[in-house]
Amino acid sequence: MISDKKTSLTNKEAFVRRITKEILSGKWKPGDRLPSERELAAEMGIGKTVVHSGFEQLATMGLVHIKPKSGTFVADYMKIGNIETLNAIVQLNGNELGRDVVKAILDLRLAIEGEALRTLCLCRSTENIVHLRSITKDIRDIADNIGVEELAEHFFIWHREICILSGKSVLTLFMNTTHDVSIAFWANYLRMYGASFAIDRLEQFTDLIEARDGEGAYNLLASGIADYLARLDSNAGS
Amino acid sequence: MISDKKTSLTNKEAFVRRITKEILSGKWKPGDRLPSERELAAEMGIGKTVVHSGFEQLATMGLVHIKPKSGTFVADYMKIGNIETLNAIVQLNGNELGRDVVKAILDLRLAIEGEALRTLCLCRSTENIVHLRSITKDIRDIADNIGVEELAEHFFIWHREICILSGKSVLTLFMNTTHDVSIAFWANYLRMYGASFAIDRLEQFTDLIEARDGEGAYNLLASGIADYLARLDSNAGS
DNA sequence: GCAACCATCTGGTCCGACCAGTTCAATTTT
DNA sequence: AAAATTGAACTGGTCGGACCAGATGGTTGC
Repeated sequence: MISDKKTSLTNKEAFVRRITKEILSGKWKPGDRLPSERELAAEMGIGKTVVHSGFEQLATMGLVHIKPKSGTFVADYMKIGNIETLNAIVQLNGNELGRDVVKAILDLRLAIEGEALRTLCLCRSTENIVHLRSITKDIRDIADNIGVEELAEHFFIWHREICILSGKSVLTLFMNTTHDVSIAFWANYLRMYGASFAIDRLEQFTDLIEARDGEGAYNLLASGIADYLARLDSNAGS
Repeated sequence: MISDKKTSLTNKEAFVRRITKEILSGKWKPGDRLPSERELAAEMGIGKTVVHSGFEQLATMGLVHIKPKSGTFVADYMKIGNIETLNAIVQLNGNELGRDVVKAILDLRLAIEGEALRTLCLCRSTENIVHLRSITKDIRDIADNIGVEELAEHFFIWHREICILSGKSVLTLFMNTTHDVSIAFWANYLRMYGASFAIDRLEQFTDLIEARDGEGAYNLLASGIADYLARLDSNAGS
């Protein structure tokens, strides 16, 4: 479920990756007009249909803006883009996440999960607590025997469980769309803090939810995020 | 900016609308296997490429799941879909929003804007307050002379401004992706409460931000949403 | 100097052919 | 009779070339 290695790229995938890389690397800047579909198709030796389909995909990611009968332009993706843009950045850069991207992910987690925590604290049942303690124990049992990427997947699932239990399905929806980006974050986090520390925090969250302390749970999340960002900045300065 | 009337549909648009309608109406249920691309193409008298492109679009909306070389299946869109799914529902149903969709939008607004309000209360400048009062006055000045749809656009922009001023750009990103869905909501809200009441609330928000009362601003948002949902339910029962 | 014009370029749509992986029933082997 | 093998008939994925209509920008005619 985790590995999704692509050994051979299709022409369309190759095209999308190339343009994405060129835009994010700064070769093309927001407002620039990209070469025409025919031009790019001829240059890469592929069909115009493929280029067109690729541009459509880039447009849904918010990286480009298609102006019919006129041209395709690089969008101001940091302003008008959506979460797909973040996913694209992560998929391209792998584990080398820029500070801005990490900050964006954490801002989002605080908003979505913070609200989920507040809601869950208001409506949590005894079964919810038992369930959370159970999956936390599962993670602790296997933490030493699996890789950091797989462990990151479990942390993602744990936090998504908070959204599911809160009953606000739209929060879960959003968590799903941040999957790729979240995995990359958790992998970084686990490498920095270690698995034991991270799992302890899961138990602290559960305690606060059991005590129906919404503010406390929110503050634990917020302070953890602030601490992580501070460490990131101090490491960058070293 | 608001009107986006399509007088003539392309084959692809017609196909996407048809399948979307059939899925949301319940003709196809999650897990069902849809007819093959060739079958649908022949039935509608269009090219297979068009059907394929349409399925790709439906897949990005989270409505279907494409299993290569095997078939296209209806996705459990309420669980694995994303915000595009909500937009699709709104575009199909127009102003006739189901209760579940409205609830989802409001859950989302509370999470995103609630966080933006808290953040803004911590970092607001005097200029921010002046700016908010200025655009609020602008809305009040023109409220009586424009239609409810256009007014809804202004309310959307006002609330997006909260995200922008908070400095957390990812929240603005998410607000952008909810544009269509938000406009539909505000139009409903304004018809229910009237413009005057809604604009008064904008001023109350500004007062609380000026007082750096993050909890108060959050509670104003939350109570407003709860009240709206309660009115919605009581109307449904009449 | 200005307005009308038109060749050219753009993205949008569409088709029919081909590719490669999946599926499953008929066939062969054990 | 049961299990393994095969292979034909599907599936979605790719592709290039054709055509459309709107945008563009230089040229022509006034």
